[in-house]
Amino acid sequence: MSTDYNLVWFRQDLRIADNKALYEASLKQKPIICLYIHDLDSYGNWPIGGASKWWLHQALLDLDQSLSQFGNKLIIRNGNSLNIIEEICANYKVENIFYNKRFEPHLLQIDNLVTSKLKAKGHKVHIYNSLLLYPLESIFNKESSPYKTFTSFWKFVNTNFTVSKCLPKPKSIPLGLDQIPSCRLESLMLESRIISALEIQNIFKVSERSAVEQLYEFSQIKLVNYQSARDIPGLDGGSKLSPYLHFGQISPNLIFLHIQEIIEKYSDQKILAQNAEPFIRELGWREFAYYTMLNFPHTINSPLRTEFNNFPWQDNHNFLLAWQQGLTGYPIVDAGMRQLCHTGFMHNRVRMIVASFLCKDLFINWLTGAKWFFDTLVDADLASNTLGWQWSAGCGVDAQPYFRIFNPILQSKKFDGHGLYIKKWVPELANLPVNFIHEPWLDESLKLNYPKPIVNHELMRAKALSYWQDLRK
DNA sequence: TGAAATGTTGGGGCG
DNA sequence: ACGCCCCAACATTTC
Repeated sequence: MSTDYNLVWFRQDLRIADNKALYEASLKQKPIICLYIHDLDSYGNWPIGGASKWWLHQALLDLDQSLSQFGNKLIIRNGNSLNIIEEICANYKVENIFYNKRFEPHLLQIDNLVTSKLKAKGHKVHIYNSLLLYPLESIFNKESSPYKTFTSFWKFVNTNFTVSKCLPKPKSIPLGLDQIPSCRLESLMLESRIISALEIQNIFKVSERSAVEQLYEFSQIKLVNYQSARDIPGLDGGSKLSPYLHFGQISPNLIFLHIQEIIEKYSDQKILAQNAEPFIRELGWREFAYYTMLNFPHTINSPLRTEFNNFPWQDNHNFLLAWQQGLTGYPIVDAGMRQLCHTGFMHNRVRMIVASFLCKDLFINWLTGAKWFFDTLVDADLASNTLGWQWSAGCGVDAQPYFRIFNPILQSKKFDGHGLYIKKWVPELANLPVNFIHEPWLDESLKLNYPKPIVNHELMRAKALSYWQDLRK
C-alpha cells in the first residue's frame, strides 16, 4: 500500500516562510514531495549565469536543511520539468500539485504545458503568486492598456491594493514512506566558479535565515540614511536583498510589511518614513519590471521602442572586452566592472553609470550588456535586468530620453567625491590625490599601470546625440 | 534616477 | 556717487 502524496514544485521560491504553495500544501496534512528540478530548457535564451549558479547551489542546500527540520527533504532532479513531474506522479500517488507562478515568457509556456498535462491526467494543480506584492495581471490604465510609466503605475497600485499579510510557517511538512530518488546537489555542477565564489562568500551568507537577518540589520541601521547613502558607492547603504529576492529566499511582502511596521513603531521620527519611501519604491520598481515583462514579453530580447531597431550599435570586441574587464580608463566605470567580477554584485548607481557608458560612449547594444550582467550578477533577474538596461539605453518603458547621458567624471565626483570606491576596486589608483582620482590622465607626469581612456567622453556624447537626432526622423 | 548651453541676476571692483 | 564690467551663482532651456 503506497502513500498518497501532494507535491510542491519549488522554483524561485526557495523558502519555508510565507511560501503560498508550500503553505497550502501543508494544510492538506498529507505527505509532501518537495521537488526542485534543474531544467536548463526552462531558461530560454537566457541561460543561468555562473554567479547565479553558485548562489542557487547554496540556496538549495539551505532549503534542504530547512526541510530537514520538518523531517522532510528536498528531492533534486536534473532534466525536463514536464517529464520529471509526470514520472513522479506516475510512480507515486500524487493528488495535488502546488507551485508558485513565475513570469519569464519561456516559463509561462512550460508552466502552461505542465499544468494542462497534469490536469488532463486527473491531478489537481494549484498555482499561487508568492513572487510579487500585487496581482499584476489585473492592472491597466484608464485606456485598459498597460502602464508605461513607473509613477502612474505605482500610484495606481498603492491606491487600489494593499499588500497581503505574510503566512505563518507550515506546522508540518510530512515525509512519505517511499524512498524517492534524488540527485546529489553536487551532480548539478553549479559550483564551477570557485574562485569568484570565495569572494562572494565573504559578502553574503546564502540562507533564508540570513535574508531576514539582513533585512532587520538594514532596517535598524541603514534605513534612516537610505535616501542619501544609497547613492554613494563607497558606503554600503543598500539592503543587498536583491539576490535573496531573486531566488525567493525572502518574500517581498515580508520586506514591505516589516518596513511599514518600523515606520509605525517610530512614527515620531519623520526622517525614518522619509527614507523608507525610496526604499519601498525600489520594491515598486521590481513589481514594475515584472509587470512590463508580463505585458511586453518580447522586451527581454528587443527594444520596446521600435525605432531603436535602427540604432547603429557597434560591434567592437575590444571595447566590450575593456568594459568587461574594467580597463576603460574611466575609474568609476572600471571600479564598478571590477566589483562585479570580484563579487558578483555592483552598487546600483554604478550599474547605471557603466550601462550608460556601454550604450552611449561605446555604442554597444544594451543586449550585450544585459547578457554580461545576467551572467555575472548574483542577483541576475530577467525582469529587473531588462528594465534597467532598456532604461539606460533609452529604448524601454519610462525610458530616460536618449540624450540624457551620464558624464562618468561628473558622476564620479558627485557620488564618489573622495574616491573611496575607486580606490577599493582599482588599486592602481589607490595612491592618487583626490584631484586626479576621477580623471587620472590629467596628470601627465604620473606613470600608472592604468589605461588611458579608450574613448573621449565629450566626443562620444556628441556622436550619441547626433545618432539620436537621426533616429527621430 | 543628466549635463551642457544659455539666460538672468546681483554684488563688488574700478575708473 | 555712479555707471560699467566681470563673473559667480542660480535658473531656464535645450539636447
